[in-house]
Amino acid sequence: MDNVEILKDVNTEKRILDAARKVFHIKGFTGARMQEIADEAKINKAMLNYYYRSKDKLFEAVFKEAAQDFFPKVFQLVNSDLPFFEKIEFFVENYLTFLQNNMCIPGFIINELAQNPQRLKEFFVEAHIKTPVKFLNEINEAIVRKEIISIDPRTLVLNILSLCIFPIVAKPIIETVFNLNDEMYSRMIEERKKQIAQFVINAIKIK
Amino acid sequence: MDNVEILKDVNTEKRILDAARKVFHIKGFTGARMQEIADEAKINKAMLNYYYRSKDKLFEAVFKEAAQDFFPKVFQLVNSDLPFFEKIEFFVENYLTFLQNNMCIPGFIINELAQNPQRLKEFFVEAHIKTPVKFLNEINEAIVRKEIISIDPRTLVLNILSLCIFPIVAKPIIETVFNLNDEMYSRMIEERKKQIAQFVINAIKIK
DNA sequence: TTTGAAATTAACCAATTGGTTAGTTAATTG
DNA sequence: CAATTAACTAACCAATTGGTTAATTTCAAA
Repeated sequence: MDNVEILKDVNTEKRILDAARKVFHIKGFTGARMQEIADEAKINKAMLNYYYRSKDKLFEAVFKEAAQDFFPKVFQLVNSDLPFFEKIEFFVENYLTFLQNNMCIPGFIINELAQNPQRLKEFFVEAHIKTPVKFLNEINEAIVRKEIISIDPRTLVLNILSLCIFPIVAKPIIETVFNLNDEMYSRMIEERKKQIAQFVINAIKIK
Repeated sequence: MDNVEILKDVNTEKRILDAARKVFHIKGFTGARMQEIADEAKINKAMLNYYYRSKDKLFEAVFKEAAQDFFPKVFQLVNSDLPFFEKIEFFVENYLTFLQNNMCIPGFIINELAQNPQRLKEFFVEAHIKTPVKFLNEINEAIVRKEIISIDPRTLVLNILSLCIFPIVAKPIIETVFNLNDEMYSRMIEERKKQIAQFVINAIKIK
């Protein structure tokens, strides 16, 4: 039994979702073609509608899955039981590792939300996702303890996320501006796992 | 002569470009429709091809214009003749103001480059844009003077850009996560003009 | 006023799009 | 084994897409 045969045996519904993920993540909703997804899955195009009814429904499945990866990961990491500065280090290290393995997801989500911002609010409601109040409180407590300077907790969270996510979504820009090839870019992201946490801690720590 | 008549008098080619900019910036290349651009410009669809030959050519014009705004602005601001820390403050303040007035551009450029990374390299060549060596050198000099900690100049530049640009492209995410309306979001961006520079300087300054 | 090029329009076209359908095969079950 | 259902396919379809074209209007120069 060769590789193709093995693939043929796999659950068709999953094969479609895998193919749809690949195509939608790269091309976005409007850029993706049902035929291309079918080709990628190596099945008849009618199967897409058979299992998912419509392009919209299939996209919805892919988007939810991506959002389910992207957002809960933040909250999960941020809820680790660690001292304040170690938590920042832990978060940056692990979120960046997650992003390294899911390079397309941030750009995909950002772009699709630009077309339909409402989508995220609906997702947050049905996935029971809320503002990370606990971590925001921990920041406030660190301020009270005079471990860190006075700063709007949301600003700090946004800064950390910016430093993690932007270099991922702006990969083509970074490679061009700084004249990096893919390997040099990867090494840079790898180094940022330590750098970003240090940068942030320097910015807020009271010595 | 009423308003519509005045608009009718305006150069058709410019009217088309204005409409194309509006539509492409929001919907992207694949999402934009020639008919929608024609409607927006209030002219016959055939005029688009009459003046710009094809959707690709029209898009090219819009993209170049956006890139021409987005990148040279960085280099222009970074070449201001100011002491090191003041330059960071000046840059953040002015680049964020530019982004406030061009909210769509970063997302537009990032998304289109994800589809076709090659495009930016070609643009950099023909627009004679190069790595901002002068500013990278100034960072190195500040390190030597022991004004700031030792840091890869490219890392510092990337961090500043991340802190400025990400909150713009991730507007829908931020509004949802932190439960902000448009007005609260705008106020937050306004406050970041001071915050970001201070955050960065704290992170690198040797006291 | 005539004339000829430029600007504009409505109608049209071929290709592509997402989606359907009628019919076939494979699997399940009673 | 028969029969019912589920999985699958090829062919097709209506709508939309970017783009063309032939005819008309506008307008400045001769």
